[in-house]
Amino acid sequence: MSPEDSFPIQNEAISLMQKDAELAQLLPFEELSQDQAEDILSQASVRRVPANATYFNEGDSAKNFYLLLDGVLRVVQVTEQGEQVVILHVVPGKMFGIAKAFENDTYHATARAASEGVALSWPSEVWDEFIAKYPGFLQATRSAVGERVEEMQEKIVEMATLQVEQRIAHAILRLVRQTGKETEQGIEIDFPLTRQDISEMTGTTLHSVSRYMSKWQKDGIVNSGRRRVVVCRPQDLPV
Amino acid sequence: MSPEDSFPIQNEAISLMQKDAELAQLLPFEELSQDQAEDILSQASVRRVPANATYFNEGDSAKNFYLLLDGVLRVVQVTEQGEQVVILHVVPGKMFGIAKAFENDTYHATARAASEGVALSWPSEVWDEFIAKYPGFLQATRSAVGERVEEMQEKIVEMATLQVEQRIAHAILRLVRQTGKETEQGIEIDFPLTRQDISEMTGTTLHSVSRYMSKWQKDGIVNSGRRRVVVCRPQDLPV
DNA sequence: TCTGTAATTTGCGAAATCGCAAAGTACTTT
DNA sequence: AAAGTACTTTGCGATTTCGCAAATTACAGA
Repeated sequence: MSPEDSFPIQNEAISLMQKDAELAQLLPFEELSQDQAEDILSQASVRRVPANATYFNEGDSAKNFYLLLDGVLRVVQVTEQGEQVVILHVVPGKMFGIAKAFENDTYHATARAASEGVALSWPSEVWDEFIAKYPGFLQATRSAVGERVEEMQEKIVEMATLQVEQRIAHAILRLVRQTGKETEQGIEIDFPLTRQDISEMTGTTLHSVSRYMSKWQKDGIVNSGRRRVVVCRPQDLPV
Repeated sequence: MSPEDSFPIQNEAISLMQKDAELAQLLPFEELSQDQAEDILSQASVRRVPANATYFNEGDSAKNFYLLLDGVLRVVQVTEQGEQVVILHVVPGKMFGIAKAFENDTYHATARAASEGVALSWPSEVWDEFIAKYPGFLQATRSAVGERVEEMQEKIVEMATLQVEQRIAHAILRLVRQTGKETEQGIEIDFPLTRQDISEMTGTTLHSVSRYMSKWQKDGIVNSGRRRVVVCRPQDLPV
């Protein structure tokens, strides 16, 4: 984290959180008193990251853990050959960079902003303090880990059993569930997403993604454009 | 768990643990006093599971968590089409069935014995008690979760970027690392393992596994037989 | 408006992998 | 010893998917 893009918590973050009552529900702070919430927030910094920049990189010392307030980010790994693989996406209200929950002292993947993002961050040293002081925090970290394991498990099963077309469909449907916004034409995935991005989520090539999406476009199942995916008839995507 | 194959901890388990000093190092009990270890052990049951039987099934109420003492087990998921997918293997010294660490009240995968196994089990209710009383326990659970996430992440990257031949090689090498025993011919994977099993680990067919392993056999890289895999020259397996 | 860049589409041949079928082999049970 | 079962091997055609190339389109910046 470079010093110039991280600040002690200010009105900005508090207003961001108050702005969205629904978001506040998702925070690990839900079962806390006003005082406790203020204690936790007082130790947080706000971090704003432009699209395609990283919150941290694989191998970095795990100095902080984060809570995403706005934007979407990808957790990615890069192979020795330089191929990117998207492990999962993080949406607002979710914690990330929680190396402490894995007894790690470095991050084991890179967190890259898919769209401009805002996150709260805490120094990893307060992790154990929060666990000890706030029972809801332990529970929140467990849930975060559990969701993550669940999602990775699903992904392994999909990659092991489905063909490319179905894997692409599943990946799109997952993003629809996680970030979908209603529009007149259908449900739109709420951040810029290229064919290449989708191929990195599904272990295929951008060409194959394009071929299948063109077919779905013809069939009126999706309505996608440059860096944009709208799903009109989710139920008609293949299994 | 059926009542007839689970017993309060007896000399059997204690002797099993004392028998193998190395194993004792791996236990989450390492930093405990004799008294504390006895407290923990006194609440455990011993469970013996024959090869191909399950410790628990996906969807079961998560009544217990486990520590594997002997044998190897597979964590598997079954698709709607009945295809088995092996998520990972558990070897002696590792905890499993730790739904509590994910804030789940049911198991989200099936644990099936690859070879006859012995495990300690505790009722899930004591999880939080152990966490509170024994700091080393929290650390051990974090490490267990961290290793698991790490392994799943690796698997996702492999499935996304490698061809079938390389995926098979990686799967075999991982088992060699986890369970390999030195023999005169090379390193043997220490439990019965069929071509079908390997295909369920790598998202391919038993036929493809057989074809590649036959090739490696011809090249003297492996020496495998019925339900048996010995790797002679691990460094010559493809990437 | 023009120009350059990034993203997408599409065609076509090559390669990888599967699916089916059949035969061979090792182990178990009777 | 014989029979049965589970596991493995192998061949071959069908299918999926890739890789490369080229053309097209959308958007951003000058």
